Amino acid sequence: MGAVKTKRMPRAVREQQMLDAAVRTFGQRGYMAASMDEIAELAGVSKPLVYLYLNSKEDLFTACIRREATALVAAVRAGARPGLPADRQLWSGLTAFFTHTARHPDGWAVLHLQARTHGVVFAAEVAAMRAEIVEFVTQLILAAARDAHRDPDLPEREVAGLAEALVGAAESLADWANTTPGVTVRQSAATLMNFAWAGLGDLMAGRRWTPPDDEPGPETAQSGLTSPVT
Amino acid sequence: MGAVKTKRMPRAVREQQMLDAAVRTFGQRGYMAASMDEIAELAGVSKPLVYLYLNSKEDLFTACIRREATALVAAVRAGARPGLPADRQLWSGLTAFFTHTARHPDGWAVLHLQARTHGVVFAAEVAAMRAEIVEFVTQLILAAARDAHRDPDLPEREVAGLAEALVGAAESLADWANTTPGVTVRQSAATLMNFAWAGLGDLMAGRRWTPPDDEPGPETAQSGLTSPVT
Amino acid sequence: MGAVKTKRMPRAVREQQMLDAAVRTFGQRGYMAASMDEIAELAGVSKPLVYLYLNSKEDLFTACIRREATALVAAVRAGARPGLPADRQLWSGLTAFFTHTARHPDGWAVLHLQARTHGVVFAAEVAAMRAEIVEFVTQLILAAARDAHRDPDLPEREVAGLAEALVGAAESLADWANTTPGVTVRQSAATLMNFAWAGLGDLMAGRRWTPPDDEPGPETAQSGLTSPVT
Amino acid sequence: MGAVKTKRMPRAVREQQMLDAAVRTFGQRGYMAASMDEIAELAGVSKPLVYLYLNSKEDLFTACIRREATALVAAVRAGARPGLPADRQLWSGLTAFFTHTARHPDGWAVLHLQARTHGVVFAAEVAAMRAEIVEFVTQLILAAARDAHRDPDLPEREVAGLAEALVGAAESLADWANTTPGVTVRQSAATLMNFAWAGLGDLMAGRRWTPPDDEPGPETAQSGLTSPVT
DNA sequence: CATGAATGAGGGTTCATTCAT
DNA sequence: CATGAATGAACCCTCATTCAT
Repeated sequence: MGAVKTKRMPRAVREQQMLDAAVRTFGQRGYMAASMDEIAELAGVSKPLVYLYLNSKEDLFTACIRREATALVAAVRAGARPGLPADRQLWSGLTAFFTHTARHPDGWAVLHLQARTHGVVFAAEVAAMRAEIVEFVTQLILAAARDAHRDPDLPEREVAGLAEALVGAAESLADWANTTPGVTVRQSAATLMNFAWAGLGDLMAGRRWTPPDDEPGPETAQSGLTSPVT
Repeated sequence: MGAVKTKRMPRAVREQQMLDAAVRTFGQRGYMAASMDEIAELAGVSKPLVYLYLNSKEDLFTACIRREATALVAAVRAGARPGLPADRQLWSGLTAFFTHTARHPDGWAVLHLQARTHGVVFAAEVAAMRAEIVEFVTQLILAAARDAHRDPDLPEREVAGLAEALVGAAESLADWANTTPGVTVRQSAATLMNFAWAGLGDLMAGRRWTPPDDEPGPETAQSGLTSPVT
Repeated sequence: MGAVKTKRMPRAVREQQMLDAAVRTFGQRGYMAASMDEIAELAGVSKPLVYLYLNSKEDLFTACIRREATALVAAVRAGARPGLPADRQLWSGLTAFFTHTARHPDGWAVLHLQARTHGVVFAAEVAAMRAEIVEFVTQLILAAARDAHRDPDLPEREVAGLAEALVGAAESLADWANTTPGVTVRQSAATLMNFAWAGLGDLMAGRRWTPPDDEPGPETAQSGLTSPVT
Repeated sequence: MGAVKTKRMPRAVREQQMLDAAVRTFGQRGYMAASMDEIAELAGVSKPLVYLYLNSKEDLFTACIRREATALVAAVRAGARPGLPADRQLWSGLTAFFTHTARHPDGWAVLHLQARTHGVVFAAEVAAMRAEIVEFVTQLILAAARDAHRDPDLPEREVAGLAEALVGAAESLADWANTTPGVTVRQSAATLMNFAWAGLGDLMAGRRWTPPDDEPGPETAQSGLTSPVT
């Protein structure tokens, strides 16, 4: 198994092969369970060559994270074209996101599962990428508010929290779609848009769901599903 | 550190001590980095006894997952009392969830981070628990629809997706709250309720955000935040 | 080969076996060329046990140095009994030294060759032992001066230099005796006594060999072998 | 750093550059810790060329030993000019020896430390050179005896031992001088001459320090510093 | 049951050494 | 000859796991 053993390739090519193998192995086995032996074999090279090019397991993992993070951000940015209205941009950004994570499940596992579980150094690496996406979504939300000519009193802090929640929900859905068979990209994106867009609209309109007092006891709460809307 | 070394305890108690130590070690060090030596020492027990009671590292980890999963589900179920209206049930269920994950960060790390990153066997174990919670939320959504006397055309698949998204968002928020200092349980729950409830209400009212055709091309869509309502 | 594989020995015994094997291997192969595998096999144990008891190759080497250094100093001290006159004490100290180094050639190689060639940490370890012996010899020289009622103007600094030279010569002779077949302990000791004792006496009497001017050119120097004596 | 990269040099020159780099690296890092990569880089040469010219690490090391040994012997021989009386010849030989070792510390480290600590093959190489120097010193001692017209009963074996001791002491002093700052060549040579010359003179005059019987027991020996003379 | 003794198996890392270009 | 690509063979170290007492 593994790539066909072709000899004497230029360094750049070999490095990509190694990163391919590493992402796959790290994504499936996990960072610690992945052995450099397995990665080297899967890449069709000897272990010393992996070390010659990528120095150490940590560096190799970091290189994987960087490559996958860059690719993911690029995919999302390429998906959401700036000319469109905000909701359409969000839609196509989500579509691109789900498409990319579905096409690169190991890369996504490396970013979302492995990198966050094995040391702050790696976690920081993905946190940087995530922050970029969150910022992107934040701008989208603000743009949507401008589009709707409604900018009542949404403090920047709250917008950031909403973007966090949206991104978090998207990440969870990506995991779910990757694990559950038969879920299409459009379904995931549509679910999330439906789930989130109205909530955003309500918030911007100043309508909120008010939590009850802390330990309410038996009271006749009459809040229904339609209550926040009206 | 570690439990005080007391002799001759009944097996059930000893096992709980071991699981306590294991959950803590697995949660903090990670599955692979946790050593049986450390767990045994933290439990105040000799290593052979750990093997006598729990067979292997894998079995020990599985036992940890099962115990923590059961506890989490129980906490959520206990939180949401059946008599209340659906949104209040969801609110108290979320509150219970965030409270539990905040009080048992190592258990939560075991379930949400470690179990999903180290082999399908463990992942399946948490998937079962998660399915239980998702089903619980699904029933809540359906009950909410009944409460509102509006059950137009919500296909089961879509409800499942919504429940997934809600649970996923809750999980993300739990992680975020566990990592970010100064975030209270009420804040997390309120953020999520605000974010989600309106979307759910809109969906049940038949209002949805309609995705564009697949490769949209340059079209002059002027949908703003209110557009999905129309 | 190696020790007969006896199982379940108390730790102290096993440790000595390991140190025996380590001293032998380090002495013959050298620190870097010695492999932990070989040492473990020679000791009749598995490699992990060596690590369990002695932590690392460095620690193992340090333990070897300490054990051999302590043994050597003890042997020399035991040899030179305090009641005798200084020259006799020196004689028996030298005899003990040569006897010990001849009986433990690997230990001597560890101390004199390996420890000095592989890192300052190890070198410092033997330097401490050597300083102890040099101090011992220094005291012997001073005692000899007292015995002979001649304490003219021998500055402490010079005595230290002489002790250094004497110890250095003894070390070299030990190497030589270990490498050249047919050299007895008595021969080595006698050679060194004859070589050194008169020089010491002359120095204490204030007689020195005076070096010529720096670049003398062709001059009729008439210093013979007897000149310093007179 | 390293030699300036100049192209197309004759083989002999290239080889010397490699040997220079090798001696320096071996002397500072030690035989095993020195890597062929480092040597090649320091020599300003590609690694395959090193192998083309010098075959292997072992051969390269042997070549270093031979070159440095030859240079050292030549320096000593050149120092001691045959016309002078024996003590002056010894003096100038020692001076040359200390001068050379001080000027080529890496070469000296290779000969005296590295070659003796890494396998019998290398040790034999330096042993041959050392034998040459010892023989040279032996001849000097015999010449001195002739000069003094006193050749009583000096057995060849004993002369050899004396030469060994003298050379060994010189070697120790060279190490000491190389490690201790502020020690001049003249000081080293003077120390050794003072230390040794009287002993030699006494021996040639037939005066020796007589060792006691093997297991002496409690006897009232009152030998002081002057006793061997009597 | 608790303890100390003990190990098989494997993981990360390095290095001398060799070809093809 | 110089260079970059490539590797076989170790080496140090660790850990889950098991017995004998």
